[in-house]
Amino acid sequence: MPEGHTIHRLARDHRRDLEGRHVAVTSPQGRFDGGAATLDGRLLLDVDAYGKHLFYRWAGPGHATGDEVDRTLHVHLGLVGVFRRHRGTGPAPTPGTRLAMTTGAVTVHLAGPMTCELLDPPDEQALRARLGPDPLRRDAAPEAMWAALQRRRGPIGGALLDQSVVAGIGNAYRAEALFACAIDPLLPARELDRATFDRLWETLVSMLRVGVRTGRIATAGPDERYVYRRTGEPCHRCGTAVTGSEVGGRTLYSCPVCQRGA
DNA sequence: TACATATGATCAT
DNA sequence: TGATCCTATGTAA
Repeated sequence: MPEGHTIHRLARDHRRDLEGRHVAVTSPQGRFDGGAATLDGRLLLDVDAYGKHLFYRWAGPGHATGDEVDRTLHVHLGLVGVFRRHRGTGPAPTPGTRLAMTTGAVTVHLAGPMTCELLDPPDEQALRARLGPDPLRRDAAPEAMWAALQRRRGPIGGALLDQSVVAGIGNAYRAEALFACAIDPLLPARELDRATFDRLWETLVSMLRVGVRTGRIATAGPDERYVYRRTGEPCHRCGTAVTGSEVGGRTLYSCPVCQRGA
């Protein structure tokens, strides 16, 4: 279930469970043996979420209290990646477990990530520089998203999935936010007016914050969504059947009446 | 047992 | 645009 809310929630949990501790790191599956060996036993300085990316920053080997970041573990869950949290040392990891981190009190297992790699600080900075503003971050600059939309060719529905435009939005939040703001997904991104953009940004901020708090994407009531994966079902607002179409290479769900072009 | 599916992204053509 | 990778789960055969 990985959109930005999931990632920020994981960062919060892993800060609580792992940050400031010396962590035993292994790769049960074997595909991250080298990285795990490098990090094993090191002090975890901090955990940060940016869009759909997780960054774990580690002190150099042998540093008990240092605050100089030596290496960064970069994790991106992709479509199917998942973290599981266990008390103590946890059960035997599933066969696909790429990464296991444990303090003895808490253990986390990571399976199926798109990315699990070590970065040097400059690589991490380069990666972050490619991302648009993350509505969940205090330092988010909505102006950067506005500017990106002005330069953009193509529909707003595609732009919302581009992580260099805005970071952390996936297929579910794009559909829900566009519906909530009554925006036609096919509207050219550069034709979005400023007032509507401001509402869209605020909608993304509030929807993602609810997601972090609840751990799920439920925008229209408990366990209920406006349009996402509701093809053929009635629109909550007008009763028209929700449609699914291909925008930006993924299925875009929308109400053809509530979100019709002006 | 096999296959379809999933809230993602990249690389090749 | 299409193929591909990653893993777990649910349904069909």
